[in-house]
Amino acid sequence: MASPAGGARGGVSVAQRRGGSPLDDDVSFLLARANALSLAAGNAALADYGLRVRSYSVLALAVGDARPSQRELAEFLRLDPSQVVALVDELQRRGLVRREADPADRRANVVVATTEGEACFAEARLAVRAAERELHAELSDDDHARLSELLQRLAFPS
Amino acid sequence: MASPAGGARGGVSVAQRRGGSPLDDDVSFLLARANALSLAAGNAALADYGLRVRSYSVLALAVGDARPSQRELAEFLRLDPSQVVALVDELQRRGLVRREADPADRRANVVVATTEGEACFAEARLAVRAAERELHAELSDDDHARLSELLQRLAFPS
DNA sequence: CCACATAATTGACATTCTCAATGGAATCGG
DNA sequence: CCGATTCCATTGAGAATGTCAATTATGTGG
Repeated sequence: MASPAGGARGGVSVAQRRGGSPLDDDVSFLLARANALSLAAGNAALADYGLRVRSYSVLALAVGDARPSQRELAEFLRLDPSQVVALVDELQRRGLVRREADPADRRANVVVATTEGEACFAEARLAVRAAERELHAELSDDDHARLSELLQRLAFPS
Repeated sequence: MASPAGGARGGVSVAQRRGGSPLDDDVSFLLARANALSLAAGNAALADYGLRVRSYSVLALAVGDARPSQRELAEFLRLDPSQVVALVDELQRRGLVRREADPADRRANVVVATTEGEACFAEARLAVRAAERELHAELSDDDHARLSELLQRLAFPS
């Protein structure tokens, strides 16, 4: 696959001869491509646990003491509230999270992981971390930290 | 909208109290969120030109002398070949690109921008760049260059 | 109490992702 | 040259995701 048939140019790929392509240093494009790779790897790693990146993210936030409402989950994960309904429905159906009425606001549901959900997440997390390490093998620890810091500023503009 | 009612905790958002959340320093998650923001801004900026980030990317690669085949476009943009068919169909219908038979491989179509396509891209590009600058206002030029370099390594692993 | 904003939910619809199958063309091994 | 295999573009189907409007119950401010 590294050397396609596509003869005329002697197997030189677009990526290699993208000299004047306007997408070259386009952060948006690089973001999209890196995200696509990351998403694919993540979903593959999570398949064994019956999770996808989406449901894993919800579960991750339900673990711990943040006790997010569905609206907060939607905002944090950049999802439409209606998508959160479906994700929580599914996780709840599987017994991994439960909805608790927010005592301070009876409109809101707080999403909390069950004991089983915490256990599932702990396992899944290992798989995700391993996949991520492999995907980021090119980056040193320093690079990784720098990237994380820069992305944080992009992902959570003040 | 910036200050939700969400009462009990005094307007403290999940993002602010995500102390122990396992997604905190998760590059994959940050990548997804930053990409979602970037995608939304890009599509908004391109709406005036009847383009979306997807079609804009294809057009960008069709401009210039790379002369990519559809398969190469798919690989570069991380799309399924069947998606490229639809994207090129649409751009071709609007007269922005054309398919040319690759003289070296009669199976392959090379996608090239028309004069009109080049003009449309030139305008659209300005809008995209402006939106991107605004979105990345938090980053200095150095930060931007560093981020670009790091993402390049993630997006195009060797 | 009233007018208005908000949280979760439902439903509809468009876009995107992923996969399998097909026809025409190239490549490789004999 | 021939057959087997691989590859490109295309079609079609089904799942996942994104976006939007409307509804119900609840909170907030006047």
